[in-house]
Amino acid sequence: MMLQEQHMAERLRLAGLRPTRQRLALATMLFGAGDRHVSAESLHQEAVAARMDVSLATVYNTLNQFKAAGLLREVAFEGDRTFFDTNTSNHFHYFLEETGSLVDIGIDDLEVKGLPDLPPGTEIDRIDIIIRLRKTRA
Amino acid sequence: MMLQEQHMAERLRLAGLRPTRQRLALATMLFGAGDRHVSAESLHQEAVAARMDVSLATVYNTLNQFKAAGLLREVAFEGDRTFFDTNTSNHFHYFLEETGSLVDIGIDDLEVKGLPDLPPGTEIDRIDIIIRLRKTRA
DNA sequence: TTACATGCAAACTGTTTGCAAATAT
DNA sequence: ATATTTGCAAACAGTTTGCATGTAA
Repeated sequence: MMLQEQHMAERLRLAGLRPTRQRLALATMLFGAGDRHVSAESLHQEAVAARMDVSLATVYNTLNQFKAAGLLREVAFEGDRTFFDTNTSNHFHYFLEETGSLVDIGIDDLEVKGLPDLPPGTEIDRIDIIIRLRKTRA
Repeated sequence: MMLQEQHMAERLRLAGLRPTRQRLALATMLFGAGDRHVSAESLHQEAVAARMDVSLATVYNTLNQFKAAGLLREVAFEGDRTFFDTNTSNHFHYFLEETGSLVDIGIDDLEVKGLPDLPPGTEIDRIDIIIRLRKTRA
């Protein structure tokens, strides 16, 4: 077992998840490199392409378990597919309409001002911002 | 035919939509009072409760036609239901997690600052902001 | 009278689930 | 040894679509 996988196994164990072959493989794909935005379908295809044997149902279940464990965040999104983000810190997104892909915006860059009073008895859980970008038309 | 319905018929005609009985009924429910946030299911139930004869498929089709005509906006949203907003002007939303409902925030109240440079060749189509509120815990 | 809209049911897509076989501890 | 996880297929929810019937212009 590679060093990275040992680390990943530890991380899963800490999250209360048994480091099974499938979960290790998916976790390595997800968290091995930089921040990623995936759908269940796209991650499954990637796994299949890498000859890792994982069923689509397991990908769904795993993504939801990772989300419940706080390893992933679901991105608020209009449309038919659910996207998961490996960056769980407070940050926002560009959505490139042309390609249908998401790009992170660091929270340091962005500031929201002038929030009106919240309804009584409520507090902010989090703020989702999606800036939809289209191609500049000539 | 009531005055309001004549006005509604005109509005539909201007949008290139024939003012049929069903479309008039739905348009009146949607645009008759203040701003609203509906799902296909909720609007259909409302119509049924008001003894207006509309099929769920027609509600879906009508909502999509209204959206295409610019009479409605779809709200970016994580989850299984699609929400439509009768307020098509630039504005944002509170999402009350407790009740699953949306509340408008006027754009005048809110300001986004420090937007980093856009990827080249792109421009902002629009900005979706959802502020998720939870009940203050005691 | 002709093109468009509706309703129904069937199709479709993304997602979840029940259960038997496989695996981690 | 025991509880958990997996894969598959079937179930499911929300949404769209084909087609015969109804309706607006």
